[in-house]
Formats: sequence, C-alpha cells, structure tokens
Amino acid sequence: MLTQSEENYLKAIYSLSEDQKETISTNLLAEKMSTKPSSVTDMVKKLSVKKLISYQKYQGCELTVVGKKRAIQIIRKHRLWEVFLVNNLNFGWDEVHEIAEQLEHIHSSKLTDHLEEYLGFPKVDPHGDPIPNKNGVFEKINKSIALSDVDAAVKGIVVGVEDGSSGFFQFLKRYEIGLGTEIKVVEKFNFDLSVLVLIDGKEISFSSVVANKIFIQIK
Amino acid sequence: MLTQSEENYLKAIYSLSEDQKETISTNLLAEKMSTKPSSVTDMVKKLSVKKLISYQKYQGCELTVVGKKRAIQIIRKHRLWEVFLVNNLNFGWDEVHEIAEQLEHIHSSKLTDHLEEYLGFPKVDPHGDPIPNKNGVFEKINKSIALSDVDAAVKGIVVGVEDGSSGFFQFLKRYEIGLGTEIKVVEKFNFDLSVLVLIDGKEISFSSVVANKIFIQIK
DNA sequence: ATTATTTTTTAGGCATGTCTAAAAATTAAC
DNA sequence: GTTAATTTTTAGACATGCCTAAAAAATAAT
Repeated sequence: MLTQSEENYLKAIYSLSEDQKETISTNLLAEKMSTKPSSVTDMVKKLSVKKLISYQKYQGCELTVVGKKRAIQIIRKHRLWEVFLVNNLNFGWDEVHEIAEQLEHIHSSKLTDHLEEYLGFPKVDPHGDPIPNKNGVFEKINKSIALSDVDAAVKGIVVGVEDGSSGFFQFLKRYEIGLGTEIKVVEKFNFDLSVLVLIDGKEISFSSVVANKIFIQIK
Repeated sequence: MLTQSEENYLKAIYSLSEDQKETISTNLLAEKMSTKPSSVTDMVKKLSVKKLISYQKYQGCELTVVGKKRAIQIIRKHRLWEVFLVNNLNFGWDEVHEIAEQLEHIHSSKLTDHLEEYLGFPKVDPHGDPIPNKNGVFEKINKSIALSDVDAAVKGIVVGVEDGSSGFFQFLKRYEIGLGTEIKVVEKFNFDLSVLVLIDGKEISFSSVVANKIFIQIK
C-alpha cells in the first residue's frame, strides 16, 4: 500500500517521462513536486527500495514496469473521477482538478472499476486526456492537435486544453470556448505565430500562447 | 484544515457521546480508535488547542459546538458516499464501510452538496442511519426499533442493522434479509430472549444476539 | 484513611516526509 | 586538464502521529 506522497511522486515521474525519454533528474522532479531536491532524494531512495523506480546516485530515476503500472492506475482514477464530477455532479471542467487529486488516492480497485462501468466506460476525461482501461492500456483515439499546428482552412472540434492557470480558463469562458466547440483556422501569421480562427461565425485572433494550448480533433 | 487522523478522532468522540452524556475518557477513546491511551492524550491536547474539544487533564474530553459541527459534517459525507456506492455503483451494503471511511475525508463542501443533490437528498444511508443536512441537522425520521424491543404480533420493515462482523452479514444474506424485508414478530421467549418471527411466510427463530441487531420500522 | 488498583499523563523514541546548510559528485568553462 | 558552476547527496533538524515504560493522579478496597 503506497502513501499519497509516494503515489504523487510516481504520477509526477510518469508525467515528466512522457515529455522526455531520458531519466528524470532530481531537480526537475523537485520542481514538478514543488519541493526541495533533498526531499526528492529521500523519496527516490524509498521508491527505489520498493522497486517502483530504478535509481542510481547522481543519475536520475525512471519508472520500472511495476511503477509505471501503478502510476497509470492513479491517472486512471483521477480521470474517471473528473468525468464523474463534470458529467454527473455538474462541476465545470475547470474546477475538478483539485478534488480529483484527492479522489485519485482512494484505495479500491473495485470502486474504480464500478465507477468506470457506471460512467459508461468513457475514453477521455473532461480535458480531452485519454483514460486507460483496467489493464492500463490507453486505447488509441483520434489524435488531437494543437491549434498552432493546424493548417489554414482546416476545422475541427475542441477536445482538450492544456492544464493552465485559472486565468486561461476564464479566457476560454469569455470567448465561450469549451469541449465540442467547433473552430476553423482561417489564416496563420508567421511573423507573430498568431492564428485567425472562426468560432460560431465570428473571427477571433489567438496569440501563439493560446494557440498552443487549445487542442482540436479534425474529423 | 484537519488531518484524517484528527477527523477520525472527532468522529469517534461524537459516536461515543451519543451513547453517554458524560465526558469521554481517554481509555474509552483509545479503545474506540484501536490505539494506546498515551496516543489519545497527545491528540486530545492538539484538538483542545484547536478548540474542537474541551479537555481538562484527567477529566476526559467533550466536543465543543464547533467540533461537533465538524464531526457531523464528516458523518454526513460518510453516509452520502455509502448511498452512492450502494445505489449507483451496485455495492452491497455490507462492503461500503471501508471505502466510505476513505471518501469521508475528501475536502470539498461543494462536492458533498452536489453529491447530495445528485442522490436526491436521501434521508438515511444503506444501514438505515440518518443523514444530516447541509447545516448539520438530522431530520427526524420515523424511529426504528430493535427486533428485541418489539412486542409480539407487531410487524415492520427492516430499515437498518447494527454494524457487525461480516459473519453477521452472511447470516442476513443466508436468510435473505435486507433493507425493506418485512418481518413480523410472532412470539417472544423470555427464558432465552429469543424471538420467533415470520419472514416471507416462513417462521424463523432469532437469538437475542441477532434480535438486538436488526432494526425495523413499524408502519 | 491509608493502601492497592486503575486511569491518565509524561518522557523519550521511532517512522514519515519535509526542511536548511554543508559536502560531494558531476558537468561546464576556460 | 584544472578551475568554476551546477547538480545532487548527506547530515542534522522539525512536525505529525504513533509507540513503550515509568511517573503521577484519581478511584476503589479494606
């Protein structure tokens, strides 16, 4: 049985490993966990003893097969609870993260599986992130693409946004952009990497910062 | 923000206070918490500093108004989650306690209130225990009575059983007794305090141990 | 009312998970 | 290829929540 802290470290290592294939450095992990490198060293030793990560002094760490499975199970729980909160309890997609951070640590695989069934085996969470199945497998879904990477004249529907500040969520709300919103890229401007899009008949210009964070799925 | 341990102590003190009006002794609380009296003394000091209980050395402790409110909120969460697990996720009423013990510590009053609404403002949990409302008020419900206290020839429906061993739950399953089961007391035997009851047309004799644990509501 | 028993508290220790400050190893710079 | 800068680890400390063993207070017994 893992502590919440151990689970959070596994999740963080998993998340960082998705962005890079090298081992995860102590400093990087400390930053992600909002803690000090010395604390990370302590925890990393413990997780290593438990064979959840492989770790050599000064060489960073990496999830073992077992550790990765554990991390995925936690992510699975997190995303399933997010679906429940948004679909059933009428929470906004921008206010569920913190609660799901708590719910993901409830220990009961039976609970997770029953919840999944109750929700109708959803494939993605309210942010558009995929939900692994009971065995930890992410089913391939039509891959989403950032607005900044879409060619001009292409249209699609919003399936996710990158986790960001609440300011960003307010920005989205202001323009009435949410999951399912149809967006068409009208024109792209290389000089500042902004994009001109068409939403609900209105033309709006997005800065590259915004265009990088909105993901659409092309039919 | 209280720790899980602090919340569990508040819950235990509340529960013990329902059985007796005197202050709760250190030993009694230690027994309830499955811990040592010395540990209780430590925690009781801490809760006292936080003004959640009143405590004088060697005199036992007692919930303050604030502490009692906190305890009731935890019980509210516990019971609402039990309803969810049984009614929505198809758990048996005998397997939800442990999971609810974890879920009751999720911090979000908005979550609790949304859940309550989603469940249709239930008044009792799957064990027949009342669920306090948002303000901590237990609405009076038709009081249930133990089978052992019912007069002969009276009938009612099962609305609760006392928390017991899993052996007891298997006993209930064996005789197909659950919430809503109609039971009529046919005869009572003073020599061993057993009761003869009628369930679904069949006569069954219950020992006093069992009769003390099954609660029915008389129409 | 003095002794015996029980209850409760104190004192000191241990594991977890964090921290700061200092030392050691690695990497970068010249 | 030394020196400088950075990264990482160690050492020692602190809070939480638990423990054991011993002391102190309260209660019971005679």
